[in-house]
Amino acid sequence: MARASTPVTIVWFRHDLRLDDQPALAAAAARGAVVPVFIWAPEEEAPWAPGAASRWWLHQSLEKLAAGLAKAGAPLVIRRGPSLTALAALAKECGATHVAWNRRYEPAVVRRDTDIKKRLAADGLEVESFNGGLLFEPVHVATKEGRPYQVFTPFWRALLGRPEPVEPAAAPRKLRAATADLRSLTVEALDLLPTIDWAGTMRSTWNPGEAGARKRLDTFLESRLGGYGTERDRPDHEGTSALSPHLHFGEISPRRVWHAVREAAGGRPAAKITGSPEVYLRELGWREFASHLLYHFPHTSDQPLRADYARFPWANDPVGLRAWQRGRTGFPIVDAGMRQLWATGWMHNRVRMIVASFLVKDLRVSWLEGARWFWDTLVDADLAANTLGWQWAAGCGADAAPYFRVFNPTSQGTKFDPDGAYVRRWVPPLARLGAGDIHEPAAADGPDLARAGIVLGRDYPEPIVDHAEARKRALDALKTVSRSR
DNA sequence: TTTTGAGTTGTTCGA
DNA sequence: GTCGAACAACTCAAA
Repeated sequence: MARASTPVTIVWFRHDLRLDDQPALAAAAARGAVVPVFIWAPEEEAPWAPGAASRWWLHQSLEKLAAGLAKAGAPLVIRRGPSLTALAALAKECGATHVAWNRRYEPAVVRRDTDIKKRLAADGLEVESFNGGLLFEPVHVATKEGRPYQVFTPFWRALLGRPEPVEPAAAPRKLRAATADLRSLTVEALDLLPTIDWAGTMRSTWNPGEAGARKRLDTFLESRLGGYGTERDRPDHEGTSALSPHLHFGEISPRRVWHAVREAAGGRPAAKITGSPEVYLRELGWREFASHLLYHFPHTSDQPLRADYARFPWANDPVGLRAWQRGRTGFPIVDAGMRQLWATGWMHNRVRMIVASFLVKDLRVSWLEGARWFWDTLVDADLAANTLGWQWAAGCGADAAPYFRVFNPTSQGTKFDPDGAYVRRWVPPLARLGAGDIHEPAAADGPDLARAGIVLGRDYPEPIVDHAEARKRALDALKTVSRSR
């Protein structure tokens, strides 16, 4: 293939499926012609290759990205891995002089990318990588002693003490395509969609892609940011941004979100922002913290950060695990959450904590089992966030959560879903139960159950554990870990 | 090096 | 119904 007179840059799309504020794309467009490529190589991320829900999302998002790139003038090329082979072949075909991408921070990906960078450079290609996925990269945030933070609050203070993240850059108006005729797979050929179509509710819930992400953000800023501080805890309301899957796939940049929230809060520096907007910015801080932790403690996706938890006496309870996965524990708020997850690929954050606490404390099933289930079912499955969340819930992660913090699923339900609307929506058999009974149907009077058309054990399960006893067992088990230090 | 203050999201019990 | 205390001990981060 003849080399074009203008430099050609391959832009390797990964978790940055957007045109807006996309540093690798911007750099390539500024230099000359652009060959955008997506390479499907899940085996390179094993054992955390994208799960079923993530693949569904990816399919939609790739179609949107392909349309956006085609409209801008440079059609997306889709290939299969190995990534190195695909990139090297593509470079030859299109006469590329440069390869550019935005960095990812998962340990397996870092290893792979480092190797690819070296090998492509050895082939004579200029390789550049950018920060398109975080406000600040892990190597740039450290304690005064130069070590990675392991506690959120000082980490957050350190972020606020830095200059603001750079302002987001607009999408390039026009892209110049390479002259070469490049073959590409279709999105369908990647076979990302489930063979049985279980995604109906997902389709009606989500709008993957850059435009959908931007719309979510706008809606959130307009109608939810002001009340976020308290409303975010209400699974029966739409009080959260629901940006997590969009952020995970990079359909919107965290810098874009950060500065949009700042603007909506009056445009002051982040350190000066208080109230609900600060609470939301802090959540972006948690996203940063999760990446930071996984980057610096690369074993934690599979092993506890606190080494002494390696000998925690987890229960082998496939029946309990199955009941939890399918939303059949007999605890309505837990079951509602698990069924929302199954139907939509997403679960409200408050409920994630409740179901996680139930799995690891009431059932004493390992956090890794929970992490794996979430990994397969969440559309926002993100290795860093998933690891942080599960290790936090299990008490073996990067914070000093007191050992006695065991969520009571009934009181959490009455507190955060006071009318039972969330349970009614996701557990229809309980829909006719009154607010006073809906979070504890096993304690309801017989006539009330009969009026609601419920026979426990037939229409809805009896509780699979006695929470008070389970709590005692969990505390005893945790003391064992503590004493054995 | 040592010391000190502090650590996302809870529950229960008894006054 | 409301309120405060107890629930362990440990490790992190900074002084």
